[in-house]
Amino acid sequence: MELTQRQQKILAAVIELYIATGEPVGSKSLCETLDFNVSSATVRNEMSNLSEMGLLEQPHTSAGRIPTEKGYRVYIDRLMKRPGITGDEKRYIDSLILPSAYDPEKLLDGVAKILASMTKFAAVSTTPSGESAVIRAVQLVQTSRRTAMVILMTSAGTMKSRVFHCDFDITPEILRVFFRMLNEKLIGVPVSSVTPAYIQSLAASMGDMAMMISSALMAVADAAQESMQSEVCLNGEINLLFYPEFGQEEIRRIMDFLSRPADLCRLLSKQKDDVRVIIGQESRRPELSDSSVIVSRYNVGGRDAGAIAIIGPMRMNYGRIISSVEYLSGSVGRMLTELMDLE
Amino acid sequence: MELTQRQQKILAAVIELYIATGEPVGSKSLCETLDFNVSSATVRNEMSNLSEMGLLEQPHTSAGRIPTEKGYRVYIDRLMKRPGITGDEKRYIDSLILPSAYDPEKLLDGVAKILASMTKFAAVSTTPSGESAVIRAVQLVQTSRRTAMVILMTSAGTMKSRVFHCDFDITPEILRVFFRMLNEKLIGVPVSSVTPAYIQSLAASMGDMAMMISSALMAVADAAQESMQSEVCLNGEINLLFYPEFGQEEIRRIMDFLSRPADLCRLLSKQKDDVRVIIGQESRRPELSDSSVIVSRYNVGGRDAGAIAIIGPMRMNYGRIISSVEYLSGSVGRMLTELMDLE
DNA sequence: AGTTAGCACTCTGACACACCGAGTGCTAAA
DNA sequence: TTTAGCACTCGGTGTGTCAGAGTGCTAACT
Repeated sequence: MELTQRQQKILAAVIELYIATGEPVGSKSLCETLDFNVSSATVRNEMSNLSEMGLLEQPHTSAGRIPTEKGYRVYIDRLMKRPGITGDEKRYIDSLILPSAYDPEKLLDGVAKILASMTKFAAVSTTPSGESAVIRAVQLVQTSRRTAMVILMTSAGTMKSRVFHCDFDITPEILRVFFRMLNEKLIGVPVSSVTPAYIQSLAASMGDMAMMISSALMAVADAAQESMQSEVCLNGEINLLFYPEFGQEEIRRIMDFLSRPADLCRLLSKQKDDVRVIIGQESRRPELSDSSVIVSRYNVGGRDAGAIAIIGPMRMNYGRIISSVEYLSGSVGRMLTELMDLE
Repeated sequence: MELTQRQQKILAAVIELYIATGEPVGSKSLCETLDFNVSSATVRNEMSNLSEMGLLEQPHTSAGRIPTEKGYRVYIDRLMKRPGITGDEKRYIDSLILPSAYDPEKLLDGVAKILASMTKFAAVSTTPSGESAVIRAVQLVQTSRRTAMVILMTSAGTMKSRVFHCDFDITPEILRVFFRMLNEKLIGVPVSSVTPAYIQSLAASMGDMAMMISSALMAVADAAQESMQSEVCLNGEINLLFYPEFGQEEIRRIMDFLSRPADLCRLLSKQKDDVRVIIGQESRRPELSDSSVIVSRYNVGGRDAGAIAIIGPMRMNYGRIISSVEYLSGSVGRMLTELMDLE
């Protein structure tokens, strides 16, 4: 697809004006914003050409033009200028993240909050997947006469706990034995291999001890399973209620989609690039056919770990939002790497 | 306010018909549902009386009647029949709660989910306040060469953790010393008294050890503060989008209110009774002037601990919902009591 | 005195209709 | 190739009409 210099300028101007006002852009009003002097008729001809190329469309015959998905795509890929994020903004963002930088889940939840309040869209983040993590430590704490808590720490920096119940009174000695046993058998083991089957075989290898410790082992398996799943943090869904382009019906569909962590996670995990924009139907999700998603994967210790994203109407200031998402993505990665001492 | 037998029946019938259909109730259609034979004119007269008493109102002059807040109040307090929850329902609910009954936060979050899906309204729950809890155990786990995690367990059954960083390499011996010290000084101490000031004085009493351990102590203080706050779990906000009585504007106001945990928590903590219905303006919250809240406090170990609630349009099936909330509230209390071994 | 039938009145919501204005596409001239 | 001019299209708004549902009131009835 060939676009003359002028066509590029006009396409960009239409999109930027439409993003700013939300109204279909007519030839006359566009003329005034252009930095070269042509008549509205000329602009009309060019707009007509752009329509034929599928970059612009008209909501109805005698209305101004609005960008198509393809139009946005061209704009984002080739025409848009991306304002870098300022030092002040960076400092502001950092000051907001820092307080929650002591735990992966809290951190990602905080990031989603910040992103939502900065962009006024809905924000999503996923915690690092613990799939490839190994068990770093197992702790035991007695919580009552016959119950105790097992705490599992992984190399992904997560900590999961489970309470388990015994049929006998737990003494410090028993707990010590349990502790030694669990640590001996489990430290360094990948969480992904701590399956019920694995626990079975472990129990079998313990002889008569197995009976006593079985509930603790089950608790460990449970915690290990949980530590593998990446958590999805959602924030700022309310923001979407304020965009007139979303009617009752769209809002419901989007909200419904957002409330399904599995689908959300799938959408974000498919992405490979550093920061990607998914416009409308490109997501192949009917619920998002009126929305755009800006997603960025982040790395921890040099490896792909999770994603942060925003979801909003197609009509958004892509340049600004992309910069924010990109910067936050980098920050998250750095902070998590530091938190886990992997640098 | 005196209500004749017939007025009571008519008021109840109007409210029940309105709840069922959502349409203002006219005299003629009401006549057909009444179990005694009177003409529509008679019903009209009685409805007129009920309007004068402020129990019914008309959206406009020539429309049917809808209940006022006062009308709902009278209905709920004196006229409504409350269907008990069936054994099947109980079993169903229990089977859903059980899987998350190992941790207070998970449990309450699960309860909110269940309540939202059962009632199709927005559901809120608060975790037990840890204000009066004492420290039950402190654990330390090394997470990297110079960082470790402190885990605080309280008598309220919660577990909070913080990572802290030292300026020196952490050895198992140092960790052991820290561990003995922290447990010696902190077990049995109320979390509410673990303030920065308290930590200061504790550090002072430790002499030259204080320097080394100070970051660990700060982490403990942090975790203690966090364990005091009760978490607010929110679920099913999306459900509210499906009630035609909520327009864009109302939805926004309600969602905005729901997104402020502090306000939400305040609303729920003011309640004293077992289960209470707050109709519209009774909440003294403009955001909720079109909604009803059904809230029930729950007890743990015989003491008031937290609340669960639903928020929906005024037009709801109060009897059914109250029963559900009441049952869940009891279940939560029982499970938490058991979880914390306080029975 | 309470109840009922009848009737005039009120108000909403749906529909049709006309009109305005913004914007277009086309044509012919520059 | 660009521009001015013009006829045309279409959505949105405002007005008028009409049917339907429901009321309040009055007078008759039990």
